[in-house]
Amino acid sequence: MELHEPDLTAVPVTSVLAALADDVRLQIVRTLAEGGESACGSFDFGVSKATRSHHLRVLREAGLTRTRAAGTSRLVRLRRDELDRLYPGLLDAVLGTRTSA
Amino acid sequence: MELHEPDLTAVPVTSVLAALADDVRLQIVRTLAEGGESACGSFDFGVSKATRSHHLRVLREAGLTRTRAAGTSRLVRLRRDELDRLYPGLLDAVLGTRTSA
DNA sequence: GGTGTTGTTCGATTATTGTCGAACAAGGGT
DNA sequence: ACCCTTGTTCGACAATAATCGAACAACACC
Repeated sequence: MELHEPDLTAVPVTSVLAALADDVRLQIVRTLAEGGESACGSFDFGVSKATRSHHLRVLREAGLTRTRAAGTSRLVRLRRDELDRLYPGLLDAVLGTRTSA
Repeated sequence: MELHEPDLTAVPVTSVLAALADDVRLQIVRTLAEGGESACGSFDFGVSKATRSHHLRVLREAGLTRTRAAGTSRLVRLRRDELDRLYPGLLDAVLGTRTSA
């Protein structure tokens, strides 16, 4: 299985923003920012596992997360350092906000 | 004509991000950030005026811009202060990047 | 080998969004 | 009054994207 984790500098800004511009994905990112590495299954935000898998793929392909296998699970983590380096202040600005206002 | 310029705190973060997650709109925002108040017609990024009008509406309704009439033109400006107050670092992070990499 | 758990992939469906031309509205000249 | 410029609005259409269930793959464990 190829993980397709792009070089962040090769991802258009608009793709990064689009990846963040969705409620489910933003909640995933929020969870990762607070809780660190988490299993895919731990993100239960009222969508099916197919949909969840889809959102995790969008995040990964936008360069926001990295994924590694761990037994039958997969652990996902935020690429915080890289993101902060390339877009300083972005994550802080986006995450420092209430869930949906 | 009602301008529909919402209170920024009433706009979901995802809507702000979605408004920025488009090439044409990002170019408009970039232009406004550098050039200050500009007429709608000055944004010629290869789309029809109908499309341009649409994008300016999206930006306005996401709370990113304000518009005022000036004769037959309309002048648009970034709501920079408010944006920087509510999402400190967001605009800097997003705009401090090459056009599309 | 069989069973259960965890994810991914494959259509299919639906909703959203970008795009355009054409029609319309509001102003400013002359 | 007439015309030109500047924008907006109205369908319509095409492209994207979100969502789901079902089928599949990989692994662990008994």
